[in-house]
Amino acid sequence: MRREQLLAIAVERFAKHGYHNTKISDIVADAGVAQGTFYWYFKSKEAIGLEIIRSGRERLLQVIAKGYRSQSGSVSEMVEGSQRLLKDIFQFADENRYFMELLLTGGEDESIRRASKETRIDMEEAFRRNIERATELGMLPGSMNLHMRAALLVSLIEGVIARWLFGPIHPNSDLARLTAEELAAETVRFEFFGLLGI
Amino acid sequence: MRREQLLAIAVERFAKHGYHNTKISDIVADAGVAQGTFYWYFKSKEAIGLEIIRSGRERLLQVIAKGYRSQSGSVSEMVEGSQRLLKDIFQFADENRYFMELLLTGGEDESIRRASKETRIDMEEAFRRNIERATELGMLPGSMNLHMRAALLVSLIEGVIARWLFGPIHPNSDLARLTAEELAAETVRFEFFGLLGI
Amino acid sequence: MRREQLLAIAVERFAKHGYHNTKISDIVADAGVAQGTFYWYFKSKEAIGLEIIRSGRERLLQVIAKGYRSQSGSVSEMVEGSQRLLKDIFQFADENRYFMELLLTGGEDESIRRASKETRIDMEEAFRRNIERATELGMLPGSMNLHMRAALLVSLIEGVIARWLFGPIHPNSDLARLTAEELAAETVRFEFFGLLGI
Amino acid sequence: MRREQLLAIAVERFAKHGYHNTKISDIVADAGVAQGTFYWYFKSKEAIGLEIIRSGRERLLQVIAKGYRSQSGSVSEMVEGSQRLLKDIFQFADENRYFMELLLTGGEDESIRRASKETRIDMEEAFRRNIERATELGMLPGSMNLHMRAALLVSLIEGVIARWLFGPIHPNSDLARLTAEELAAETVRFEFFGLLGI
DNA sequence: GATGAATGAGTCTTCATTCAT
DNA sequence: TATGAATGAAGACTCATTCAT
Repeated sequence: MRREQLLAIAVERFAKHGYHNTKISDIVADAGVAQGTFYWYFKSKEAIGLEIIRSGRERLLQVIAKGYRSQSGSVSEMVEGSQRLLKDIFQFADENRYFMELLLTGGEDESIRRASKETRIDMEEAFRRNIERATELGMLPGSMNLHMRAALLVSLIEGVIARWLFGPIHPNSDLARLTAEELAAETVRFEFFGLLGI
Repeated sequence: MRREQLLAIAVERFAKHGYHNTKISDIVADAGVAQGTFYWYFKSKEAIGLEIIRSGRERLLQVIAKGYRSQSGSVSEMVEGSQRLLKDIFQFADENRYFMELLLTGGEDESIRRASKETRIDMEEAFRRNIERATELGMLPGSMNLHMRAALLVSLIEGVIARWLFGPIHPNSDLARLTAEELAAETVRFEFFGLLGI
Repeated sequence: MRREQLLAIAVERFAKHGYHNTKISDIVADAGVAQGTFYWYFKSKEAIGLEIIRSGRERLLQVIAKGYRSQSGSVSEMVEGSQRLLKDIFQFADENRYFMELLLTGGEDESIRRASKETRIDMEEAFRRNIERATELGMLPGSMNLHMRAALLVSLIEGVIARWLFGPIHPNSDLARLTAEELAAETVRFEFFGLLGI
Repeated sequence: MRREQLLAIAVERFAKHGYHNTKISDIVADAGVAQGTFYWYFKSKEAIGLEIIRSGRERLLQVIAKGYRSQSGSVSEMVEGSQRLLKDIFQFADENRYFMELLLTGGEDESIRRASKETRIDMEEAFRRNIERATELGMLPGSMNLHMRAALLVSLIEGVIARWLFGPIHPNSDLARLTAEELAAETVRFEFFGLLGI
């Protein structure tokens, strides 16, 4: 309970103000407990940071795992499947925006930077396998290299999430007002057909 | 001279170790000057950070400005034009990798965070105008909203640069070994045709 | 306790060596605590300076308030009353010599300078009201302006305290050896009758 | 020329902002010369401070010396003489207000503090001799001790100057608007006759 | 006489962490 | 479990002074 409370406060502050700009004294003040109490639940500031990444990573990878392609299908089935997966990811990001912000923009502390990086590599790897499977099933052309495709796709996803949830975003843009579902639709369209697509 | 030297050392350290993990004493030690010398050239640590962003922003926007679409043309001309622009941007990123890293992943200090954000918004805006022009000229379909397109495109560019120059990147990926030109070709292909494209 | 200890050490050092010549490290070394401990009790060096003035001011004004003239009386009663008041003030000054020195000669920091000034204005104002009352009661002639009288009187008091407790004083003078009572007697004589007086 | 300019700027800044709050860089900036130039004219910051006190002291003591009592006379002659002397001192103070402020309230640096103190002791000693002479000539009663009288008199003078030229002063007071002559008249009246006097 | 870049010791302040209660 | 006083290493910034030109 208390532990979860501290975690929640910490992610939010880390995301909003950055790791170094967040003092343990801020966290405990928000939680209404004494400074020492923090150290009953966490070994150190670094530890709480890693804990945040670790627990978020697990949940994020679970969401992605659920969307894995297993069987062949038509193009429209593939598009639908992708759209469902992206919607789930965007929903997860929305519900865990502070974790997501930390994951995508954080990493002031070396070990947290590393943990974030690993999580993002895992995510990219999951998408690579997904694309690989689809290519093997003949649903995607084999002309582009897999890593490149995965990198481009994850760039798209990460960039869209970042702009959707915590900028940078052009003031006139209505991107931030889209639902997860709408965002997924637009993203998937671009993913499969590019700027020239339908 | 001295000033440029300090700037160069600072960007590199800010990018490699982060803003907060970089001490003024590190910078001056690298430069072989006394601590006070730093303050002869810069008002504060924050000031040198902002200066780095400011000067990089100018040069980056210049590169983008050069690639502006002005006249109508065939699809392949458009693709070629985009490829040239991306290549220029990637080359700039390669030659200014520390600035780029700071721009894309940095921002521990509030004011630097803000300055980075503004620069990235400017970049997105530049691309939006470019897409807008191409749409008006009938070179791109008008079915997707402009801001969304620009966001997706810049996500692609930023994500690719980040993976190309400073990870996160899958260990088996050969992305990091591509030239700016090759990277531009792959990216442009995805940009216009998506995963299903040629 | 700790707080009071730090305050006591600080006043003494501020008075003896000046505000700027007193380092926080001096204060904590005297108190036998770590540097950080100082900042547990006080926000900053300036804050402890203001606190010293603030608390001394309250006590000083209380002493003066006690000596307020309320009823009419003979000249000798008035002289006696004045003498009692001055004795109290001198005793207070003696017991709070470091505060007094800071009040009368200190003020290197702008905000402390201002706080000291205000306290001294308050003191002068208190005396002005006292003289005003005595004039209304017909105990003092109305020929001299009130502010001038108060200024002269407080000049006398401040100057005498400064010389009595912390010089400048002529080496042959025995002023420093007088008791608060004797000093009050001499001062009051001058106050009422001047150099030509009895 | 340049030397005098630097001295004038230094005195003003020392008086207005305090010794420690005045940086050499402030002084040279005001004078429009380079930092190094200062050190061509003065050995150090302390040196210019001492120089200021030294030169002011000489001129101040000269003014006082001119007012020395030499011959016997009536009470009104004595009052007139005193008034002339005070007027001269007040005029000097007015023309040298920054020096005066430094002399009366300054002294953050140990050696400057000492030099100021000595000057003020000299001033007091001069007045003591003056009173002593008047007492010997039978112009003043012998009932009060000399040092005390001198201390009280100089307290009056210093306090009045301080309030006249640079506060602390009650906002409603018109003391600051008096001329040197008027101020001398009021002060002398109090000096000789006290609050009860004519 | 004058410049201004360079120096570096000195100081305030911060903040993660510890520990007796 | 919880407290909060205490710690002390670390780091940004200041500024009088020097010196080559």
